[in-house]
Amino acid sequence: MSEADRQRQRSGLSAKADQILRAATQVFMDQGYGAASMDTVARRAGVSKATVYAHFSSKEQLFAAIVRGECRRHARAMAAPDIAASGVEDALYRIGENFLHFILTPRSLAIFRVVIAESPRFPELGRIFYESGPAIISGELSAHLAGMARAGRLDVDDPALAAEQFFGMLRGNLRLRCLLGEPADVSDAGIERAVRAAVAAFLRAYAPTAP
Amino acid sequence: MSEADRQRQRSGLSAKADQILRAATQVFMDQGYGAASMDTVARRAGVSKATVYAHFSSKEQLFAAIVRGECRRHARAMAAPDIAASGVEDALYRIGENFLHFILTPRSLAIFRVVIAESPRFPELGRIFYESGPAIISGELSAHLAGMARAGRLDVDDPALAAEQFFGMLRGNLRLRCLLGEPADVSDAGIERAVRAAVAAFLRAYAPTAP
DNA sequence: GTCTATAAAGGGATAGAC
DNA sequence: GTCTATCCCTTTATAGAC
Repeated sequence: MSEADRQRQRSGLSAKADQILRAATQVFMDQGYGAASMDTVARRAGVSKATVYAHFSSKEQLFAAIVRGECRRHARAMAAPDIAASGVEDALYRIGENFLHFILTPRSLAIFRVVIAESPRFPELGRIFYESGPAIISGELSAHLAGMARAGRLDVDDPALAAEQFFGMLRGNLRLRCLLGEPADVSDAGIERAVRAAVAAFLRAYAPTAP
Repeated sequence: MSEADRQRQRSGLSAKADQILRAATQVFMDQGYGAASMDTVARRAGVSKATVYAHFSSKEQLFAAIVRGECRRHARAMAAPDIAASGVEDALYRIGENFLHFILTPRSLAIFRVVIAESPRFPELGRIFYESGPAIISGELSAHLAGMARAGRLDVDDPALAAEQFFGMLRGNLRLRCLLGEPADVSDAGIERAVRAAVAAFLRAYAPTAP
């Protein structure tokens, strides 16, 4: 049994439903909810439209399944790298690099775009997205910062806010430029540079003052 | 002649075209490009669909006119507050408050959402948006930071990057939460708190080291 | 479950009268 | 310039055969 099969079973989908879902994900990410048609999805999946409707009762339901699937990916990718034994700077560096690499992926950008676009009409999906991505990662860093503060290795009195500041500094306008098609340096070197700068600024801002 | 008339003439639109454009702006911001129909625009503007097409040759052209108009608003709103004679902290504080208040406006959020959503299909509009908003404000702060660095009042060696970090810290997840319909404190007090925290962190990060 | 064929509705765009 | 009425196409969704 292949890894793909195991993953499919975990999500409780038949092979056909999974095949449709994969194709639909491509189409919706590529064209957006409004421009994507069920005809295109069916063609891309190599089945008829009736078969699509046999597995997903409507375009809205299909879209919801897609977003939920991508959110599970997010939640897995956001699982914190192992930083327990690391120093403060090293931990921030690894978290930052992980974060930037992930959010600047074409796939991440695509799901971000479509969730932002449709969240007024699908409020539940906006919530799911936030909870399975930004909330997790901010919460984890927040907890980590709190621990460091207790250990006297950082001078942070509002860990949740400091965590958001850190990720905000990391992002800068990078993700926005990618979303808008503006030139942006998202090479490994460019990302590393942004991470170094953010970590350095964060540490200067929150390093403990000498006693 | 009213202020609205003068503004209209400046943009080179007839009264009718302006009336249509206003209604269309509401509709497109409210429903997004795909879900908005020319029928709805016409009804909302109180004219027939043929009249809409007499002024805007297609739905795409109408959308482009809307985005361009909103971008002009952005460019005006982003005109830096007068901070020439201010101290560093006070200047950052005023810039930050201005920025957060503006980007968290329902209108700003709506145009942001629709531009992000449609920028793959309207690349030019993505560029216009970026140039008339984020690029202007980041550029202005960058220049300001460079001046402060030259004057020895800040220790910044990459002003453009520092400017993006500042705005990133300000934003945190606030705009994202608003876009996704998650609860967020966007009251004056909430914004003031975010601004204070960002300014304080930024100054700790970039205050000149004692000589 | 899967296909072909089609129903039913809506939307972009235009013709022609005024 | 503006309106009414309409064309024409696409899209969602389903009926019925296998």
